[in-house]
Amino acid sequence: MTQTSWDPRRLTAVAVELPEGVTPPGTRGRILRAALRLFAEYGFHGASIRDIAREVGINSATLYAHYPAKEHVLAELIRLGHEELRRRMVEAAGAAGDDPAEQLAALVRAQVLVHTDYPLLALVANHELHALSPESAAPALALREEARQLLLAVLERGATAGAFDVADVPLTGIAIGSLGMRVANWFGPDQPYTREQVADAFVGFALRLVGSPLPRG
Amino acid sequence: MTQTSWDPRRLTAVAVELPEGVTPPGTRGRILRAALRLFAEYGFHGASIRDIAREVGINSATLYAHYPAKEHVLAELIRLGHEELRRRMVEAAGAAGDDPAEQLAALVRAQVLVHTDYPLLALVANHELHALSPESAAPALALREEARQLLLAVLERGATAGAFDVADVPLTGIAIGSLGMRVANWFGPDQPYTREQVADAFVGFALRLVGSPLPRG
DNA sequence: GTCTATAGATGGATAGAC
DNA sequence: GTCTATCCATCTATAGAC
Repeated sequence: MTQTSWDPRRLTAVAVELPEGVTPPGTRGRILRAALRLFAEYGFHGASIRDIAREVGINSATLYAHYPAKEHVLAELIRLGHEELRRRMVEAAGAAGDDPAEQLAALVRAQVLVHTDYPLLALVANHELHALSPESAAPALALREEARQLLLAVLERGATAGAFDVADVPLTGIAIGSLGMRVANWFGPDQPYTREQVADAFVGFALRLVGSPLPRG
Repeated sequence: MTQTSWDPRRLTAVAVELPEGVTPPGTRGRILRAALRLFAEYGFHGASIRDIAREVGINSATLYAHYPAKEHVLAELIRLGHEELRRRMVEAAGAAGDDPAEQLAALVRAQVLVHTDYPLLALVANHELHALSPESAAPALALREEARQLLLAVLERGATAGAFDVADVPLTGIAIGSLGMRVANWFGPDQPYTREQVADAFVGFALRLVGSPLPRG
């Protein structure tokens, strides 16, 4: 059966990974990974300080030697997630050529692969942002806005150049963004697609959305 | 500025509405609406029994004369949301003709309009399902699966009939479903589109996704 | 940095009067 | 059905020893 049904619970069978290089070393990193898994499965308010500490194997009081408050742990996770998204999309935009279709493909591929590579982080970054104070959420929102502008700029360019047939640029941007964002909710080891297959398919979807003939036949 | 930026907090300026006919009368209905607003904004674990009671204007103990536990309030909301989705999609499928493109358009329009008409309910139904026990979540999941099968059946029919150019039916179904599902996250009074404009646009997106020539031009 | 112990607040839920 | 009062578990966070 080729089902790809929705899971009532959030993903659990997914490796708890954080982007390389940016993960803090030592106990701080272990706290971050434990919190990532628990926040993804139960939500910020559904996972307690004691739950996180138990998962790390330390006392709950020890956690406060690394983070001043529970909210700071969530804030760092959400910031990391958005930084990785922005980083990859900027990189993709820079590596792509001048063709709007090629640029759009690169951006969509980057967005999808961030969600397949770090589904738990994407879940938390997208679903638990409301648990942060406006000040704590601001950095992530700024990064998200940058990524959004990258996509909108490509859509605008392609539309004015005649490469795209787009009736409404902002709405098309929302649609393309929505496609990639939900990948984190269903991508995992229990479904038959590889990360590259999903990326290829979603690039094709995005190109069809903008009315662009497929570049590879 | 025609921005449609993302909101850090979940929607608040949206009328708290439940589908007609199915909403319980009296205090029970008021509890349901209060819980809907609070669960949508703060999440199930982020809103307390006392918060809900305060919003209704009753004592927190009174709530237990109407619901045996906090989880039952959430379970009823999520069930209502999924029932409305299933009801509208079945209705749309029945009213549409035999043409696969027409059927797909009807299903997508129905899905989008459920999310524009009851964005808070859709948010809670999609984001807080993990807070329910498997038994409490089962009815909603069954309804969701029915709605999903309606969409997949149309995609299959259109693909085999040659009306659609679809490389991967399940993945295309996920993509179309993702489009409509996220409408609840951004649709509201602070953006320039009407519900009909969004529905029309997303129907167009879906038809492009399946490689179908637009029926109206 | 890590622990034990605990403060102080808040959580879901119940007892019983009216 | 609604209230007051309360039980008891759990929560975030802190104090202070090692």
